[in-house]
Amino acid sequence: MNFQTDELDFSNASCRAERICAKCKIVGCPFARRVARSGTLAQHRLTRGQGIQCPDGACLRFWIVIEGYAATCTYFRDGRRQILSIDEPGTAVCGLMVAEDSEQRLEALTDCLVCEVDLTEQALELRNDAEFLADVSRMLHERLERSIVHVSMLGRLDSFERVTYFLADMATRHGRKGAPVTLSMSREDIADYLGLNTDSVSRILTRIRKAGLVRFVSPTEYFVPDMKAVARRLPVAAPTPARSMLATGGHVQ
Amino acid sequence: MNFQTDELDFSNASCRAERICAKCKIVGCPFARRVARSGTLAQHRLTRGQGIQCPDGACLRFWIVIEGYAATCTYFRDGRRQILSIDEPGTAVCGLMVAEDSEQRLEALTDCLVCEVDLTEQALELRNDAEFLADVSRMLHERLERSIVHVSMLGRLDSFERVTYFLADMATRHGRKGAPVTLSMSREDIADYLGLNTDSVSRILTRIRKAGLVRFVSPTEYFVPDMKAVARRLPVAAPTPARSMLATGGHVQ
DNA sequence: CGCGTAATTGAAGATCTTCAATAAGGGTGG
DNA sequence: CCACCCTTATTGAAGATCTTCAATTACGCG
Repeated sequence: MNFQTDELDFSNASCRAERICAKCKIVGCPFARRVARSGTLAQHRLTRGQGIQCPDGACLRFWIVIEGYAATCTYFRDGRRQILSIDEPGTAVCGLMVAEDSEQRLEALTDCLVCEVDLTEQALELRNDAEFLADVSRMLHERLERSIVHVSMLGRLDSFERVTYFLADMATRHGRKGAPVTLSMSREDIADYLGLNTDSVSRILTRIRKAGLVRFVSPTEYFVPDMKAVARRLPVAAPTPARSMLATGGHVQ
Repeated sequence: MNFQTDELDFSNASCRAERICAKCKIVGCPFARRVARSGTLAQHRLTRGQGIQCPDGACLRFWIVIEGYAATCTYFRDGRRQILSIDEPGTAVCGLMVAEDSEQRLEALTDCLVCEVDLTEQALELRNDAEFLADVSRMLHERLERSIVHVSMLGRLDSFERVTYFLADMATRHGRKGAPVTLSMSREDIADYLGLNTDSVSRILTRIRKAGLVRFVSPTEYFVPDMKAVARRLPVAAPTPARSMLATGGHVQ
């Protein structure tokens, strides 16, 4: 009855050390072994704004962000854009996730390097591969949890709360003691992530700054002097650190 | 290269016939076999508004809606509610999904009957069970896809579009030829799903009715005379039918 | 029939967006 | 190094959208 979270985790930590891909050197990449055997692997260098997407039809494809920041997003017919996730280095994106009829893609928020792993050829045998399926489950579960928080934010937080939560979230996920948090995305990207528009984001950032919740060094760098003060402004629990899919610590090159 | 979607599907359809639980008789329940072996199983009868949630700490628990309509929702400290999914009979909800610090639960939109499967005791061995992991992956993937659409709706559709999409979605998922679509939820539930408030939902329903997009027989029953006309009002693809996790067709009492 | 809940509707107010004007950087070429 | 241009960010004012509040109506159930 008294299981630790680790024990319930579907991953098998003891195997991680082996999982180093000859191509990208990410430690703990769940695809490394399969790629070595027979999966197709490609690397994309994307410049800011560039995107990649799955071809039509079913495919079993994954993208791993190696350098830079990327985002998954949907486009509507009339050009409206919604960013679904912000993906930092070490994040694996499941191509399966993409519904067949939606305009959905992985887009570079900054120049970035992305590994593409295509396991379509191995799809049948992977259905019996518990280790692989455990990795996929964990990936999907992590994404689902984040997506659920996103839904709650968009549905029930006002614009001030959304931007405040966003800044706190980025600080928690990407901040380092002593150094300012770097926003690797434009105001438009922030707006498209938060369901607002550029002008509103800008206006709210000034309000947050004037309220003393955040101190900006430049338009893309800031400190959060008092995270508890930020938490008091939010009706939800403060954001928790990302439990990244892959061990980014061992990232080489 | 030319795989059908079915082949990429992680499930193993040929096993389904066996999967009938002695308790609830749902055909194709992926948990039936494990429950028979050693999992804990409970059934909950929930009256409208009642909810169940995971106890504190890690657990591997699933809920399957047998009768009635349920919803997963989050509550904020100040009482705001956001409905994350609307779950019809045959839907499996993953207890894992619940983040530890959020007030999140499964709530009855109508009186309903819910199976609870607790596999915490089997967690360690299930990490090596490919069939189980494939089922979980499929569940998570389906939920993630729906959640992604939800994010896009809340972020980038205005209130008229949201309600219109919602009505079309419910018609596509639960409608039957010739019969009116039944909304098994209150205006407040709809509002909490769409990130609006009760009054707005009501006002917009009147606008949609006056625009001739929907014909109401009662406040909770309606026809969609022309789905294409509805689709023309939306900047996104019309909703697609649910690919339900479990075969609800064979459902006996 | 009467009561309580849920739904509808109008008017006023708050919030967010749109539009337009201005400011701030960042790079390039002289 | 500086002037110039282009992109991005900021800000104000007006307008649209959504919410709040209050009043009214409809519906279900005893």
